[in-house]
Amino acid sequence: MKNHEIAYILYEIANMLEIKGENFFKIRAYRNAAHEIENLAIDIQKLVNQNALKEIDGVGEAISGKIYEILEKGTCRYYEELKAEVPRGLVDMLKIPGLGAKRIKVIYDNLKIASIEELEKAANSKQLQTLPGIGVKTEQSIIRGIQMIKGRAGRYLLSTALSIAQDMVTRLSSLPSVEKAQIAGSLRRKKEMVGDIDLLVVSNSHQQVTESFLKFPEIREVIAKGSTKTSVILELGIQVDLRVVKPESFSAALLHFTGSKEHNTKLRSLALRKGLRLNEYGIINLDDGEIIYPQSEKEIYKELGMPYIIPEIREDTGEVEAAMKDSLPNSVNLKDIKGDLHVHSNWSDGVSSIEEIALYAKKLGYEYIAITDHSKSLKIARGLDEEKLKRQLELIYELNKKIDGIKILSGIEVDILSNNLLDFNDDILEQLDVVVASIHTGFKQERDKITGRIIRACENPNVDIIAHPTGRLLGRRAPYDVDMELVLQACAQTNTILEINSSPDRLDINDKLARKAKALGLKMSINTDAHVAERLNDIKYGVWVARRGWLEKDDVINTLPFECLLKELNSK
DNA sequence: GCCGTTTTCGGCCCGACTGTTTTCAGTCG
Repeated sequence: MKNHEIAYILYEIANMLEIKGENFFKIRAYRNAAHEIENLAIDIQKLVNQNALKEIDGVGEAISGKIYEILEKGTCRYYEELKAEVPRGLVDMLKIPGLGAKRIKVIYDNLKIASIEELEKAANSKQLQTLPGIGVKTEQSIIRGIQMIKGRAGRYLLSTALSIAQDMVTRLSSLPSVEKAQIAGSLRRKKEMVGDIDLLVVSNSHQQVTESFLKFPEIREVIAKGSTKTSVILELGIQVDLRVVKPESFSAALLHFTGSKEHNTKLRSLALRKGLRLNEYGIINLDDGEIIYPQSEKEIYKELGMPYIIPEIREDTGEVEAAMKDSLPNSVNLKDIKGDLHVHSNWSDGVSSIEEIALYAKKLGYEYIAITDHSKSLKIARGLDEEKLKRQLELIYELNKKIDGIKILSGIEVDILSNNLLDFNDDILEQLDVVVASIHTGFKQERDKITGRIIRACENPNVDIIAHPTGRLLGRRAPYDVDMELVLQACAQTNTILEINSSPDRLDINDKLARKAKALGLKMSINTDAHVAERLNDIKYGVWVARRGWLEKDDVINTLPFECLLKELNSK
């Protein structure tokens, strides 16, 4: 039983208790415990073996008992009893935006509606508006909510949301009544997919700002409009929340709207213990009622007794505790990156010539760049055969003599074939500076088979890096069925580097795996997999993944200067 | 249900907006 499976059961218990109308704090206790377990760095079974379950924050007598039971039997009695009592459909209904546990219960108690389908029918036939506390508008909002989850709209690539948000920030900033406009929310935390765009605006005249904002042509629908907060849906379907605050509240508001909710909650309970109330306007001293308007987020953290925490790790996965012990990671930065080790040229399916790529990399301030075109079996990408690769090596040799200020490394993205073998023999691979190995075929194979293919590749002494290890495409293709725990172990044993692929629709490995890999002492390489020179700029997405994964400069090999990098690559 | 550098009992983050209400509950982030 894995951590996330236990967390799931605890979340489900919380959901069912909520529908039953149980004590709010009891519900929260289950959610807290689930969140902690979900983000545990180690296998929960290990804690059980050490009899240390209760050392997990939020796990006490009752919940630890249930965890023991779940580990032993796969489930627990309390969970089964709740499932028998609360229809599954009611829990599903919690996913409908605008509809919560209280109203779900009213609907169920009065009309015995226990599925989203029945709910939609009842709403369309105007039955819901007859119930206490539900009127025409709520009924309409339930219909909209159901349509929204059916359309699966709601998650957007970071890159997509970021460009929309940046454009809006530019236009908001140019309004005369606006002092400052900034991106907040999960977008500022650089989550790989975001559900909405949070924008924070500093102004003394919120009404003017709101009026101008609502005239933006891409707005399809206004969901909420108050004196400080406006929510809209754009034509693209993405929701934008605009919050307007006065200048003195900017820093408190930025912290509040950057979140995450869990991070904020933890900070506020901490504040309370110090006799302070933290909200989006400032810090209030509960003794004398005096309000402090902090000048920066850093000042707020300082007030709470800890150093600044970067937005990327504000997820309540241990960052507050680490900050209080002054053991936060010294997070890797974009400027630490000295080269890119996975790039395609026009020799295979890329667009730019090797020279163009090298010059572009030089312009970015890189020390080195690796050319890693596809290997021969990947026909669709015009993969290189031995002969063509040999000619490419000669060209790279010539270009290195011709171009100053950047080193071009020879390389290949060698296919891990369906039959376990690599697409080139070792006598070819050992001639190259960088060998990146990856899977492009046989995605549907069974777990053991795919995992075995990757582990076999790790065991090859010529393979330096495993590229896009899980093969996922965000929002389009699930990862292939691979046991990443075993892959991480294999990398650790064979001194193989894992890639953090920076392509915005890959981000593979993700932040959580990166953090696990670091815990095992693995090295990672942040690469773009660019197919045109300009896309070398995508490296920032990979750096954000690394930062979210608590990585430091030393965890990332392409922060090394050229000579050290070569030594590292040759050390396997 | 959990927790304690005031506490083993009595707290538990905070505020905005909407809709259905005659003063507030539900939902959200």
